[in-house]
Amino acid sequence: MDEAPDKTLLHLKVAKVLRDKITYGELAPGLRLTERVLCEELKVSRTPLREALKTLASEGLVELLQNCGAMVTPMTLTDTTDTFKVLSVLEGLAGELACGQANAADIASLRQLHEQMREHYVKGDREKYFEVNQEIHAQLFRLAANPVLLATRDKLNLRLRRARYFANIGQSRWDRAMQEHDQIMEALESRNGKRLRLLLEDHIRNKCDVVIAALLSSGAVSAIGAAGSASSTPSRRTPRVKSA
Amino acid sequence: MDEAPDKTLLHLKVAKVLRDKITYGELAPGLRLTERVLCEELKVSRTPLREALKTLASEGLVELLQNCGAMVTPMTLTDTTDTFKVLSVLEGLAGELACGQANAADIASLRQLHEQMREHYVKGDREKYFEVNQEIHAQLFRLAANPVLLATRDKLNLRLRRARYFANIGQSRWDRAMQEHDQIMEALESRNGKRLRLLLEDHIRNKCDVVIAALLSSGAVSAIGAAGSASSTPSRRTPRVKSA
DNA sequence: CTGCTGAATATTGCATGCAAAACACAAGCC
DNA sequence: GGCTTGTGTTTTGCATGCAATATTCAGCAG
Repeated sequence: MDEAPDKTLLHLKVAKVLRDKITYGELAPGLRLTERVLCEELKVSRTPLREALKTLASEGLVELLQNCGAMVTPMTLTDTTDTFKVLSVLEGLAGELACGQANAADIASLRQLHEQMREHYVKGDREKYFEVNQEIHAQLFRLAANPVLLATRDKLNLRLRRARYFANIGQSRWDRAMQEHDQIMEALESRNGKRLRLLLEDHIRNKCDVVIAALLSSGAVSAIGAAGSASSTPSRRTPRVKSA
Repeated sequence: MDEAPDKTLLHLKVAKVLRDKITYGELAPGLRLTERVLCEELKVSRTPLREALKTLASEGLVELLQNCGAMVTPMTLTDTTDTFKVLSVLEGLAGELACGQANAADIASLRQLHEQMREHYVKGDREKYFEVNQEIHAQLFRLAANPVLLATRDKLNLRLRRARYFANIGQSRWDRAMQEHDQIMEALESRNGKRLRLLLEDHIRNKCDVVIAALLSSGAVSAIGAAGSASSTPSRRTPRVKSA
């Protein structure tokens, strides 16, 4: 009897699908999106698709042009570094707040995750390491107990997912990242908020450098107009943005 | 012939109107919004109104409930302080970046604004002071030359506009704020990024305290369910948020 | 009198239709 | 030959219609 016929709102599902497609490069940066095509591809009407596009636009994954439809936001170096800069101070704030808010159990739980991550590191399991790593950072933000901070971070992280997907970490950086995480845990356990903040800011800054280097070497980032490489969209001439 | 018949998109106009109505209290915090009523009031169809509501939701001014319409986000103390905390680190980052990016002319221009603000302060012109003050902070963010940072700040500021509107500054705080701005200018002119960052963070933190105090004394903030005080919306029983 | 059940109402979510604006291409003018 | 201009087509923006869901309120049992 319980055949829960997909309760989730349609425009949310559409948004999720498009988000993933953009993150994983199925919809190339700079590609122009036409409602009609996407409607046929996703088998939905224009109304929910439109709402989904608005959502993605507010997340910075697509850009809406007046009367000209949408475009997948190009992945530029400056945008990536800019985003990381903001993220780093958010991460720092989260750490400082978490230091003041967390109780012993919270910290112990985080330490557990940390050791778990170290095991994956020793074994060389990049995927699991990455997963637990993300979890640790997420937990830190949760401990900060500041919904606004969390929401802000989530939004920025959405924009960085694409860049992170292209950038696979190298071994030397990996060693260093693990060391940094050791220091981070120590600072948290000794309740040194100021130090934790600085450590986290540096940690994110370093991550930024790594991602940027990876993007550069992979050649995945090329300013604008990298359209036409994917999907069935005809990708006509690059639209001119009217100055008026 | 040039009777420019309002080129702006309808849903943007609607969003602006609703934003202002919420900011200035015409739509009370916690009030439930029904599409039908707003449509009739604003003389627009449901489609653009719907899009406008989505925009406002992404800005945090309204909350969308599954199949239950929208609600003006209540103005809580915790939400305000949370937002200010995030804003303070953003200001700090903006200051630090501006220190590195600005040229002499930029700083001179800012100094000019600063002196202008001081005049308003001496004369006791709160309104003009506030205006120039806002301008200075905005300029600082512009000098930081980080669009992501700017966008993030704008979004947070939108949420705080309401609280700021209710909170009118007192004289003693005013004196101190002016002193802080003196120090801020000095740090910028001496290109002391680290110091500027700390100064700005403190400055915003202090502003937060003032706003919170004002909110408390004015009684404008009362957790949730302050509906029925304005507008023609019938404001029926407070909607129950389904836990599922 | 209080709490619960159930039908009627109202409101949201989605699909579709229509007009206006933008785009693409081709013909004409300088 | 290059540029402008006119026209046909596409695409967006908005209005409306219909089905599904939530809400409201009356009736009923305890």
